[in-house]
Amino acid sequence: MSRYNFKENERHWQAAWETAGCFKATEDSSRPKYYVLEMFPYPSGRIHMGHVRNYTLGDVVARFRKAQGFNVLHPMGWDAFGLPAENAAIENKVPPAKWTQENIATMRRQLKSMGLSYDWDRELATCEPDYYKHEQKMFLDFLANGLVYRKESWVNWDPVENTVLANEQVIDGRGWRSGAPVEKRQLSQWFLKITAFAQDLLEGLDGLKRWPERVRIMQENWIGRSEGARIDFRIEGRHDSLSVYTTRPDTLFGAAFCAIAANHPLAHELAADNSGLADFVAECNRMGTSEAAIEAAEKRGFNTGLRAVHPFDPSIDLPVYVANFVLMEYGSGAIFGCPAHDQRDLDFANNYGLRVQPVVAPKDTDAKTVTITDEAFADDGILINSDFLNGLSVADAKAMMIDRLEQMGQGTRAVNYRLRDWGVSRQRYWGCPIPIIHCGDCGAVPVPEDQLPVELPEEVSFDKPGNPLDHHPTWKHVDCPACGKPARRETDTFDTFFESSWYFARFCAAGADEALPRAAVDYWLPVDQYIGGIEHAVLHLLYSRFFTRALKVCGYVGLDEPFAGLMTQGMVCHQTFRDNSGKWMFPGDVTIKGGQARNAKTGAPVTAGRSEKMSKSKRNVVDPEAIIDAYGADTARLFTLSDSPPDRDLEWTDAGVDGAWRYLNRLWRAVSEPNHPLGNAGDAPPAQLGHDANSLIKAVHRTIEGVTGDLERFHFNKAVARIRELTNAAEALAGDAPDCVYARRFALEIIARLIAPMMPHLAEAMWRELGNAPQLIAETDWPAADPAHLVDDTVTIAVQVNGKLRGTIVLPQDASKDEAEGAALALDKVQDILQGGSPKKVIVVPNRIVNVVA
RNA sequence: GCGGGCGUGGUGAAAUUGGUAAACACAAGGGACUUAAAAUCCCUCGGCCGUAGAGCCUUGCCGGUUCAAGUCCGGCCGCCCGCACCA
Repeated sequence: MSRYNFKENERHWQAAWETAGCFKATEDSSRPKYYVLEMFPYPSGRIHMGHVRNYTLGDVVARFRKAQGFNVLHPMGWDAFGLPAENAAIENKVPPAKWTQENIATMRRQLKSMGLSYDWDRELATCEPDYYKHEQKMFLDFLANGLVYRKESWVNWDPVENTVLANEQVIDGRGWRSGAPVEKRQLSQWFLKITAFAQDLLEGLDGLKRWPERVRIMQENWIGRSEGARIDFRIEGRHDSLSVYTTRPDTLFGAAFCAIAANHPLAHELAADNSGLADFVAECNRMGTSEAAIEAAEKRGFNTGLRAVHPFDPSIDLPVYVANFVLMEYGSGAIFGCPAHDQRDLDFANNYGLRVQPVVAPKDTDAKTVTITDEAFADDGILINSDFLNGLSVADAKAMMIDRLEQMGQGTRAVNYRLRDWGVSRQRYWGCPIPIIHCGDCGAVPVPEDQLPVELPEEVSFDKPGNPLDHHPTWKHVDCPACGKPARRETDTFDTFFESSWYFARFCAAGADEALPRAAVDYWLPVDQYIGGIEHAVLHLLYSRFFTRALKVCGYVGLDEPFAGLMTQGMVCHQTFRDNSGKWMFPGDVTIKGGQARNAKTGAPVTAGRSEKMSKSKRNVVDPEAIIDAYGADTARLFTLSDSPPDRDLEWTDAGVDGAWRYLNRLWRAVSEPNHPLGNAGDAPPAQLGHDANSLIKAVHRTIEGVTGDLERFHFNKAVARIRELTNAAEALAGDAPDCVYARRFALEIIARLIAPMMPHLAEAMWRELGNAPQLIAETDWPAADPAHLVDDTVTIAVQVNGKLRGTIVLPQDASKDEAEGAALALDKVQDILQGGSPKKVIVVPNRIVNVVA
């Protein structure tokens, strides 16, 4: 009994595909195109199981679509800028560029060992000037088109990474990578006007039918559209007015105060002459933004002494506070507080003894009895104590209030978004330089096009903390392109999400002189199927949608939505182990015998914990290269596909890998050492087919049909199950008669072709063993099911009595209702239950079920 | 708090529009082959009723609709994820 030699086969077939140029993509308007893309990796050093899963999923789609006749584009590249390279430089004294290039070389080799069907000619790395020079130009085009601005603003500062973070990169008040609590700092930053597309980005989600609903909802929430009103309050003794945003203009008669954010311009103005207020503002800025800090923080305010004038009832006293719970970044940074109908306002009012006047009564409640104590009433109801609004519903009252305010010129209908502009400046070295020169006279001057790219200097020092570009002795000193006087280069670099916001478009013509040649981009885009982790639901995926729109404005592309289809894959998990000192242990250092986990070397007992996402910190990782060395790429690929649906978490187990390995060898033996003869390639079908051979052939066609549907819907685990089922059926067919020989060969050839997207090397080996060399499966069309074989002559029908299964009957396909009823009633069991009586009712669903109601 | 998802054997999971629950595997147990082991092959494998049957129960829990509910509706319970002082 021989084992499949995966090492030799995988090397051989990878070379064969390369020689044949199977995966080279070229534009061809005569064929439908299909662009499959997996989120490109950061070259961190080595691939992990998450990569293996991601790229296997993409490869199945790519190979399947290619076999179906699509002109497939399936590229791979490197998201190569980022902080880890700088950290490596600091720790190991390796230049970031060298570190990155070495990692890319390792990971490229690892990916190639997986047998992925990439067009490697299109490989790109975002840290190459040939790549980032184009985005410097894009940035300048955005600037020229009013999509970029520079602003001094309060920003999220990550004290560990020593850089600014975008709002999307702050998770629960902490840096998305460092995990350090984010601080507020005031800095001059470049912003991309993503908010200009807020409504368009929101509406565009409706068209993304092949995106997971979950992701669409997350983006919808992130954009956070709300409808309400902007209301201007006159302030006693001042000429300017205070503009507030509210979603509840209906509650205006219940107003008890106005409050502004600590960073509101009015607060700064007043704080200049008021040290108490200045202290309060400073305290607010120190306050943490994490969930815990917010929950612990009391609703506090500082009474400015100003009075706002109620637009309809001057007798309502509205003191103006600076309050710690009002955000400058949302709405206008100012609110009116209605304590009866907003919990925060109520907490605040209770702290400061402000009036609590209910203006909305719950339906079916006597208006006189409505009292508010500790819990604000925020639901729908009927307006009370509100002059011209009394008796209206909340919705009607909102509309009427806004109409009245507009008539008076004291307010307008307003839509507000939670989304804020994307700050792209990062105070780091290993990123794309922002192509701007700061001149004392001319301000921020774009680097002239003929001086692009602004390349990163290679000789930099990481001895000092902070940005090496800023410390560089010469790099930043240049003359102003406008006036020629000494000036200073921008030393910030782009957020690395800038690079990943357009790489998918660059793949259409990687290496071209032009950034995005329109013919190629128009042919290949949008990406038909994008595959990656859910963690980018509102990061990369939102930025890319915006970026594509901005590129369209500048004439680079002709479409809005870059990704027509999206699949988000689940995590790869593994059991965790700790030794008796509580230290995490690698699975490879643990053996399990008789249910007891032990240290493989010392034999000391080990505590087995729950399964969690593979992570270096918990050491519950399995190195893909070790698996590929021991079992081959096909086994690893099959295992990641066969146990769980792609969007669910995958539990990595040694037993599961063994199972995949056993199946692979079983298939190999089925063609290399068959128990029964298999005939020769191209043998004509026998004139007569016996029953067994015929039913195997039918099963083959059913499997083709089923697997094709499964792959189209990404039900890869089901596709594998079906192919295994067919394998079982093929092996069960004994007999050396010509019809059996023919049916077995037919089944095995189809199995090889159906399994090829999952286990491409084995499939080629089987195909050759079956005598089909030199043809490659990679260049063979997807098998088609013959509809004539999909219907059976007979069908098994379930027979129920009162909804409980009592037996089955076998009838000709499409037998009449009467036939089915007669056959069902004739069953002994049915007769026993009826005991000679006649049924009350018989329901017949043709070809499916008969239910006898006794 | 708001939004979304999930709950099926010992485990991962299947179950087109409501129509034979548990396909396909993993693990476990038993057997064959073997001097032995590995590999391979075969059998059993949701639960209960002592053996047994036209048996009963079973898709988180309770109820409803229906000839028929894992699937639809209402109400609970539990777990997971996203957002969160967003006015």
